[in-house]
Amino acid sequence: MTVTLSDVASRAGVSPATVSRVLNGNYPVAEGTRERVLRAVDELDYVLNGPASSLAAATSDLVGVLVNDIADPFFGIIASAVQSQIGGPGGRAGGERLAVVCGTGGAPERELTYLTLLQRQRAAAVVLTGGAVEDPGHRAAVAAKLRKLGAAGTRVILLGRPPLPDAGPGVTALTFDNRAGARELTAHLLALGHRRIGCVAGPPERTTTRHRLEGHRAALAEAGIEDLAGATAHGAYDRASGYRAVGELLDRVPDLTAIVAANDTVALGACAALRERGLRVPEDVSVTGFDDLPFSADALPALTTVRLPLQGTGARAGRIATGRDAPPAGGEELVAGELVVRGSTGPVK
Amino acid sequence: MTVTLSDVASRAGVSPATVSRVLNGNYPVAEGTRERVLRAVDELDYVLNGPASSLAAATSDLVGVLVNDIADPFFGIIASAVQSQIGGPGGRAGGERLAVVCGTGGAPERELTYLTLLQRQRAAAVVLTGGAVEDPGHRAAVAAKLRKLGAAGTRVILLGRPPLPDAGPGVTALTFDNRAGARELTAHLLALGHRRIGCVAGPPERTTTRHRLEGHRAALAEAGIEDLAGATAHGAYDRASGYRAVGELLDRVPDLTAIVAANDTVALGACAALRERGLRVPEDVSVTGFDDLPFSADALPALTTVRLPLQGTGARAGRIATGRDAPPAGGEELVAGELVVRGSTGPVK
DNA sequence: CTGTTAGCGCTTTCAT
DNA sequence: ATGAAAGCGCTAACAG
Repeated sequence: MTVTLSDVASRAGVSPATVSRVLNGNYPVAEGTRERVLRAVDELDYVLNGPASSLAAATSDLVGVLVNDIADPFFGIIASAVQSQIGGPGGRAGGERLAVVCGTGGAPERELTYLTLLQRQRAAAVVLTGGAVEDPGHRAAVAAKLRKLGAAGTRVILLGRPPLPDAGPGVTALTFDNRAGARELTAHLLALGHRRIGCVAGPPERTTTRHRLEGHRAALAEAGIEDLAGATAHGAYDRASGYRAVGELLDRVPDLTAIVAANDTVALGACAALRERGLRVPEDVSVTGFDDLPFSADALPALTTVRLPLQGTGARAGRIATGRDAPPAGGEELVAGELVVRGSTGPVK
Repeated sequence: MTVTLSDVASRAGVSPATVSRVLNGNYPVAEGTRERVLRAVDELDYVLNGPASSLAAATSDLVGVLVNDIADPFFGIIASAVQSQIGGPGGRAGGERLAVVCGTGGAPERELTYLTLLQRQRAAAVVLTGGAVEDPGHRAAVAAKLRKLGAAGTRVILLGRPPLPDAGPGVTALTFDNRAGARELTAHLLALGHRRIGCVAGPPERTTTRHRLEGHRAALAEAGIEDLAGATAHGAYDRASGYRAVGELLDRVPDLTAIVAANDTVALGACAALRERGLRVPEDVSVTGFDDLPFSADALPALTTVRLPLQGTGARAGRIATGRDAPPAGGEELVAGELVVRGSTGPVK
């Protein structure tokens, strides 16, 4: 049979209630009693029953982290940072919270399903990462779900995704300044003399895509340059998409001198495609990424990109999730990226 | 207040038990009743209480995945694959299970702590990934823990880590053939004429490190070549370690013509260090990796490495974890890697 | 096929 | 500071 709280209690010669208090540590217990209980726990090799605690306390030690894809370092770094902060003291007995990482593959309905699953688990907090899908119906559904989660005591944090006012107050949003980053990147290319710039954007329906595209166009507009017709291609946030898009773009606008890619991964695919077509980077075509993932510095040429403080922001989210950090005033914080110029961009030929 | 099973029951005009049966789907219920219940669930916007179910059923739908570091693509890919198979949205067969990803940072005590936490949650399964630490005490402690987990009905799967006989039967081990992979890599270098080969190995206390090193030396021995004194340096499985180790190695053995690195990440660090010293890869020094992570193909030169079927093995582990796949006979399976020759290796000068 | 009846193991007022 | 007792919401025999 499994050892229960009462077993520990009788062994220690106290009541179950006292054992519970010792284990949860959030209630005064005489030092002597405490030690006796702890010893009994040890001797019996007792392990608290999580589900039972959660049922009685109406909350669990689980923190949900929704990501598009765990295998993508962008999300891996964030998830890792969140997790690094949700352990430690401050939790229930044992003091550690567990991260439930859910890969949605970017599918709206999975996002909703996972949110329900997390609601079912009475998660202590939920962190939604990555750009949101801009569909009014889905948006409303997510907002409704988040409202319920919030009402049930679950902390909700949006990371790298815009605020959702109708999800209720108490929802924290840590967003990246994608617009400003993209603007800087394009401005950098313009300063190098580029005028014929192609754009390999992400999936059209995502906020991240829209914002980066807006930043790009803003820079163009500021310089009084018209965006080339047919110079934008959309695709997934992956390498294959970058590879394919370069083909499309070059077919439509053969004399491009630069390409801004949706992110680093896409940029690498683009570079590979360019090389295969006999075009050198950056001598013939400059290429930019976004995010500054670790491999970007090792690519040859190393990518010019915008560094996003993924680790720091993830850690912040983790601390807010556990109540260790207060949410930003107004429930919203815009996190800036930083232009990192490396070898993949150069003066126009 | 929150909606409970009985609320749904009375609304549908049935007993709570019937509602439970409908929701769990593993018991015959008349179609008409079923529909009425489902409608009531919908109307009341009912969400099952996970902790309560888990308490009553003495098992949860949580699957723990222990990894060194979620941010490392090696583990991210595995975690992603495991998760894709344990149900949840997209997965079929009533199995909506959640992956609890735990980053241990490679620390033995964190491994134990997480195992206890998962035991507390009555996890349905636990997947331990990555090489094991070769400390007798820790090894015994993990075995004891796993025995308890197994006894409590938790399925235990070791992925990329050697079997642990004293963890009891019923523990499945899917191990990578690190030895054979490393042997092939070194044999490949030998065939290219290299004789002065340096080795940037991983942390000395891990099984992965030892096996890869053994494979390397086996190849050397087979060719009747003596391992150079001072030609092996140990370090973490990260880029910085590869970078640093090249310095050490070259100081001790300046005329190396090839370097076998602990893995791809380390290899990239090594390449960077080599380049900075004015040495070309592969003209002056050949370099090999291990794992074949996605970025390895994009590095320039692309890495010669051993491809490990991370995705496939992770998926396999996920299916075994949920009981969808039967464990291999004998509880053990050796997964082979595949030599992938690319640009980072070439004939000796 | 469906209802009844007991708990599952813990937390938490409320007393003392 | 500690104990007693009343659930938390669900599942699983066991009947019918």
